[in-house]
Amino acid sequence: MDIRAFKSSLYQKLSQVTKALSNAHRLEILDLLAQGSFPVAYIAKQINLPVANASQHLQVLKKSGLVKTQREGKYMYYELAGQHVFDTWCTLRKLGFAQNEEISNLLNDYRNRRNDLKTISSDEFNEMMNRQEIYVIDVRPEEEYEEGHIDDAISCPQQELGERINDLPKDKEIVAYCRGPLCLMADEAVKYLQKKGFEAARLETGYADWAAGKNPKPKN
Amino acid sequence: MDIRAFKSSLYQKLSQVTKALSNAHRLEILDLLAQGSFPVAYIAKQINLPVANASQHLQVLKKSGLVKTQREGKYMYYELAGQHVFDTWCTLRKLGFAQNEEISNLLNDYRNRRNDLKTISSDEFNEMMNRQEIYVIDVRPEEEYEEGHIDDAISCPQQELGERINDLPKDKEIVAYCRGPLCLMADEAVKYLQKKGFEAARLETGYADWAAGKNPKPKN
DNA sequence: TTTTCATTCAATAAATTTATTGAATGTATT
DNA sequence: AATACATTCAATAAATTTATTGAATGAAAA
Repeated sequence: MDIRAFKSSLYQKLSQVTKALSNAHRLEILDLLAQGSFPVAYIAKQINLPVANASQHLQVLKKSGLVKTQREGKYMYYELAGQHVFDTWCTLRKLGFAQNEEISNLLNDYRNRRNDLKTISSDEFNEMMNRQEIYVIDVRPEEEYEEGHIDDAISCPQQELGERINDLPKDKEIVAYCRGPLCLMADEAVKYLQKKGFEAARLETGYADWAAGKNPKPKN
Repeated sequence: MDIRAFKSSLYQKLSQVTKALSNAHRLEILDLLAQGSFPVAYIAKQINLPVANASQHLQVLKKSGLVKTQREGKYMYYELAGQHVFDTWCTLRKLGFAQNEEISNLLNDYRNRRNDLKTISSDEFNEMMNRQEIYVIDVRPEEEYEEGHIDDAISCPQQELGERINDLPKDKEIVAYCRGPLCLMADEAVKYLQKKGFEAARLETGYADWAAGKNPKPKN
């Protein structure tokens, strides 16, 4: 094989990985798997895709080595292949935000058009946590809370917020968090809580980023 | 617009960037543009593609904001849109190496099948440079050398090594470098020099990485 | 002004990716 | 053993991406 053909084959192989990252649904899957390990049906439901279709996308991700699987009974759990996959996803997410102003604009518009949602940075959050000034709620679906959550946070899925509203304190600021920067559940929750007269704010960072900072060495 | 549709559109926008990264030729173009700013015809020649085809790929990269252009007379110069694009490319390259063992294996096979090519790390290199123990040659095409090169390196394109061999010292170790980890020009050069009785080694890192380390703040 | 050259555009064919559907497989439960 | 359920497979249609070709554009040189 001549050098030119050899070089081409190297880039070809590299592109097998980038191709796996080139689909919107698959990016959304990766973003979801940053929350933990889930069966196909759950993933399909969350990203709003027929199960067969989701399964195919998951297999593309698996073939490229970005996710791995673990069978438990009749369920097949998919998870990120490692910390480096999450890191890559973060890099791409950041790149996307930088390149495509539309993305940041869409998000900002969305957030500002609603009430001015107070946002709390990680640092502020940690301090407030230490001083026990805040009541932290995890507004993601319970399945994700169970996969891992911020210490001392209470599970309070956005969907069920109405039913649980009586459990929440009126004398403490409530801080809600969700999956991450592309997730709007915390925004919706804060908006709702504010309307109901609670003092509420959104944690700037989502669970995935919090966990990545918290656990410098991944388990796998 | 409901939340679901809004979320989908966010990932859709993100995937516009990752789609631009999902083609082998475009990855090769980015890797080349990490060396500097070049006109379409040069890029096309280096990656062995018809000019019209290269132009189209370049436009895809431009539309996604990964590269930018500058016209000079009848030439259109393409360059990376910024340091962050190079950083992303490095991340993806690293991911590719990690995910796809084949890539590292192919490269290692290629290098080992030839003579054992001595490789020098960046740190060793800097020390040897300070002590003036080595003669550094840049074996990339001259156009790339002119776009920027390691201090004190002499341009000595791999293609022309045969003609220039009498200019090279026999009493000093010769260290060759090229574009980066996916480039084989330094390997070829070292192999050739060793055959001709020179003491030669390959710099582990290529120009792009050296420049990235050297210039913490990019110009643009 | 005409010619030359680099690049882009436009149209089409070829190749690849994605979505859809229903059947097949594998595991647990009855 | 039969049934239920989660997932995967397989086939096909639809959509998108890529390659190819030759013409069009834009800038410099003759």
